Amino acid sequence: MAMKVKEVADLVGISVRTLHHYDEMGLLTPDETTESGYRLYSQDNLDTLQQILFFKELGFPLKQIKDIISNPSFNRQEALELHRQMLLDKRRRLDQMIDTVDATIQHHKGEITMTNKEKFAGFDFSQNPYEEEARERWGNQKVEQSQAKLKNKSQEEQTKMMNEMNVIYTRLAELRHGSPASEEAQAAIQAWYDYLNNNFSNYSLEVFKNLGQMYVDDERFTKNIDKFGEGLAVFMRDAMNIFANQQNK
Amino acid sequence: MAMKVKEVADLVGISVRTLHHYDEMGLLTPDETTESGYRLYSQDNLDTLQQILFFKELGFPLKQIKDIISNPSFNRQEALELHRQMLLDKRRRLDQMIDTVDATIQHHKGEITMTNKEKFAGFDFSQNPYEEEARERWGNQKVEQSQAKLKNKSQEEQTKMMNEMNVIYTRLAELRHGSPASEEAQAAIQAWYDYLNNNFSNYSLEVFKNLGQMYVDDERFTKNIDKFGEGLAVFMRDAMNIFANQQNK
DNA sequence: TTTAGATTATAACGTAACGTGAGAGTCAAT
DNA sequence: ATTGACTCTCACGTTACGTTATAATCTAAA
Repeated sequence: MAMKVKEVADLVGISVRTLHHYDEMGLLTPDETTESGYRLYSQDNLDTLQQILFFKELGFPLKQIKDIISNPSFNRQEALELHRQMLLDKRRRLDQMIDTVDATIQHHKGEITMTNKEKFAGFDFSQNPYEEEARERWGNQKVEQSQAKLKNKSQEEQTKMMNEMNVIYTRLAELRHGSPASEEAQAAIQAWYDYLNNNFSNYSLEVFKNLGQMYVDDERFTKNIDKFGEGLAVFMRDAMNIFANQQNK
Repeated sequence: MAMKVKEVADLVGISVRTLHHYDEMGLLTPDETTESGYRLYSQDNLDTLQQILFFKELGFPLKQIKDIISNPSFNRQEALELHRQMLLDKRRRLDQMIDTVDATIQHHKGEITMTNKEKFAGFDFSQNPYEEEARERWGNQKVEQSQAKLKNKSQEEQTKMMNEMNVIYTRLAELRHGSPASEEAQAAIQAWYDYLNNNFSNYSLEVFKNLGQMYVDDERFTKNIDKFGEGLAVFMRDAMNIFANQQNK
């Protein structure tokens, strides 16, 4: 059932170069390769490709797609439902554009009047109109949202989580005078990443990196984190940064 | 009623840079500029911009859009109708994609089976799915089509056209030992361009250039043209090439 | 009337997602 | 054994802007 590049390309209607490109950038690496170096795509690879193409159709940049689908908490079913939503959205916009064309045709014949604003209804050239919808699900969730989620948990769960958190913070505080790139530090940061994804289930690598920066930029974070040790926030940001970049390769 | 860049940008939802870019490449040059160099867009400019955005939405490359709308025979009304067609087409494809998502969701739940081909129904990543439809209208019409059009005309019209044609060919033959870039040659080629657009009403600059190349590549042309003077085909190709490039700037 | 803030200009380098060869190795069929 | 269709890896080209950087212009408030 393993397929070679051109077979896949022909099946889905993209170019061989595109598959090469996706492989290069680590977005879609074939499960197997022959000993002569030929790429062999599995059924699973095909399913992933389908997901990628849905995201692409909706205008997501490849990098972001990679982040989303490589996130440990990524859920295919959930993604498909959202794709559905967004495609319906897109159709609504398309309908609007069709209305705009119709109106413009009439306007052109002098049958109706039209404001300039109306002439551009339906167009949407923000780089990605669905970004916001997607953000809510996969990206950039901010402090408030995470805290809100925290509040939804039972008291019992909360203390359990706080304990886990404290363990990781303490471990990181011990290491904070060493290098943030060291194996121990990276292992601890890995634990931190897993912890976040397990409990909030929404952290892509990109968001994780931003989060690290926030630890330094946002006083509320810095203060709380540095309770475990002076300079921990900065150390964590650096370690998280390194971690995210490592994983990205 | 003249608007400055940011006003236009905000109105239609694109960036200022985009307008700059369109100006740079000659796709949309503002009707006026203040003495300090500020761009001032007229109502007409806005309408053109709307057309441009329709083409863009449908995936046309900017260069081609430029060719299409700068063609002397370009007809706004006709373009709008075609836009409508293509947007409806696009919606059909979108509906198909929505079906595909729905099916995939069910498939994922194990409720139905699905072939790989079905999983990619509705996607269309050919650089421009509407190219063909548009070609028929504005681009790349080939010899046969032009000749077919010729046959649709009355006998009277045909002889009239042949006469015009002969005048231009004869003039060009006189000039063919000089430079194809000379003022006289370019004036004659201009006449040729106008002649074609008046009688066949479908020659963009790009097509015009290709047509010139065809005069040399296709024996049927070369022979007929060179009846007016040895080497005329090559001379015309060069002159047409220069003409198209001049106009493009 | 100066002065800050918003907007404009040009210039020029950066980026994303491939396209397009070039040169060389693989593979199945004649 | 040879062709023709694929495959691989560079590596540079392209499109449609994004993104500074630097300098002028304009507008309203102090």
